Amino acid sequence: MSPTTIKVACSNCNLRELCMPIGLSDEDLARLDEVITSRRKVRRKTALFRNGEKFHALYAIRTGVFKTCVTAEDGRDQVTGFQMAGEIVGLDGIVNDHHTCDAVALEDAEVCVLPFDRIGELSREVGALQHHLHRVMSREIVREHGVMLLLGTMRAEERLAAFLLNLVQRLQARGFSRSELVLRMTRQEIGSYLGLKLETVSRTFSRFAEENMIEVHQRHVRIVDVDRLRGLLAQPGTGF
Amino acid sequence: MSPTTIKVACSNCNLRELCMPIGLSDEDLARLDEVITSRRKVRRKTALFRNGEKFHALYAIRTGVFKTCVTAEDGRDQVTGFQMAGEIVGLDGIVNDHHTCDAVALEDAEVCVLPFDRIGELSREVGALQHHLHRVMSREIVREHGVMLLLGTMRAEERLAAFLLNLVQRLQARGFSRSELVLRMTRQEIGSYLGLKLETVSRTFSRFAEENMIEVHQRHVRIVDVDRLRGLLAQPGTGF
DNA sequence: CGTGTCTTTGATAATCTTCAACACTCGTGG
DNA sequence: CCACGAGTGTTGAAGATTATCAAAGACACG
Repeated sequence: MSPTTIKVACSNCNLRELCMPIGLSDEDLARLDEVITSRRKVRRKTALFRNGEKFHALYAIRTGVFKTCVTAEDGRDQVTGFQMAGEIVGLDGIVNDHHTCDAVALEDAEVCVLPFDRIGELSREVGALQHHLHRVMSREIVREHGVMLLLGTMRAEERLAAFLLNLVQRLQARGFSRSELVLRMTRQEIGSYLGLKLETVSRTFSRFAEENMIEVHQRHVRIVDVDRLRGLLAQPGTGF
Repeated sequence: MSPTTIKVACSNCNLRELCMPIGLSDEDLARLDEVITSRRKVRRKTALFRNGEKFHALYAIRTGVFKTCVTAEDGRDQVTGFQMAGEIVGLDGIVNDHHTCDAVALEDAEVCVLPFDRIGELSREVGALQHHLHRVMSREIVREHGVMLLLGTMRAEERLAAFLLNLVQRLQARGFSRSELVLRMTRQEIGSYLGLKLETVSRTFSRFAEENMIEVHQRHVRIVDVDRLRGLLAQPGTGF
């Protein structure tokens, strides 16, 4: 629960390019190092923050995968995203000074704590940081537009194909294979994210495997035919 | 197309409370007035900006209602939101310096042009403005979480009820009736936003009317029984 | 080595979409 | 001023997709 106060350095972090603005001077990076002074470990299935908690900081993921989910009054919940190394969580908390969703680690994880008031101060002086922060938030808005398109217009097969392709793409950007991946989330969680029931997710996996587009062994997935998967998205259509 | 360069003043705008940070000093407001120097009229069915266009500015809506929509490669599109007076559009453009969605006026409209670089500069000096900008972006993220919950977990009746209740609530905040509203968008557009076909929207309207929860005359809607509408959302459930 | 969680698969049911026909509204031009 | 037509909205019947319910299998963890 309590942040581990370890001295760490952005200037020395191998995730810098994913996480932080490129083009910060050494001097600026040094100042950033003074703001980001603690990390926090989050154990599997525990929350980094929860709906209703006071907002203090953004979190940059160092290791591990998180899910964020919102909950309706009646208890239904919706996974709004899966986040991995280099990505930022906690942006939801800014508007009302309280978090409005849960961020839960899907495996043991570690995050850098970015105290928001201090980030704000520093970004007033470091233009590149200010713009970077704006871009991070804008990117999240654009990502969610994509999810809305998925939820609003796509069918089960398209949703799952889009999900898998998005995952491998992000993993590839982190140096992992572009054809093999290990799912850190359950079928239920995938389903929640994609607006499907877990049975539908499972069936769709099976169908993809049957048609030799992927191989599935539990949470291990190998993408055998990327092109056919992609083909499920861009209908060779007359343009609707 | 070309912005109308009229001298206008935020300090004198009746939308200030919706649109701009409360708690700006008179001095700060004066500086803001120097940044926001032009308005732009947008005629019904024309775009304020389009997917792919270079990003220059955010826009604060003065009058009229807009829709924003994203388009997939295959031509399917998804309305991502309806925006009205006091709300900000264009945040999607920050991340890649290009817009990724269309903003189209549903009726003749007018917006204030907020040149983004100048807003950035000013917000470096005016802390309240900086924080306000962050809040605006965070609010949009949280709003989209709500839409994802709607698209991912709700059925047609719940979606439409949520949509209507959200609309009247925002209209009420702008001084309009809390029971009567005029829809500026077609059934098709409502359907796109809610992830439904226009026929389903129409049928659901009819069902609500049949059960005396609302009265519908074309785009005119009167909410007769708010409580029953709300009841459609919060299932009196066991709260699993 | 059992227990609980997660996953798969089948049969049935509910919801929404699709296709089709017709009604209504509003603006335009004869 | 009226008629016409395009766009919009309503409604019905049939069909498709996904959800629900149920049962059994696989795996992971203690």
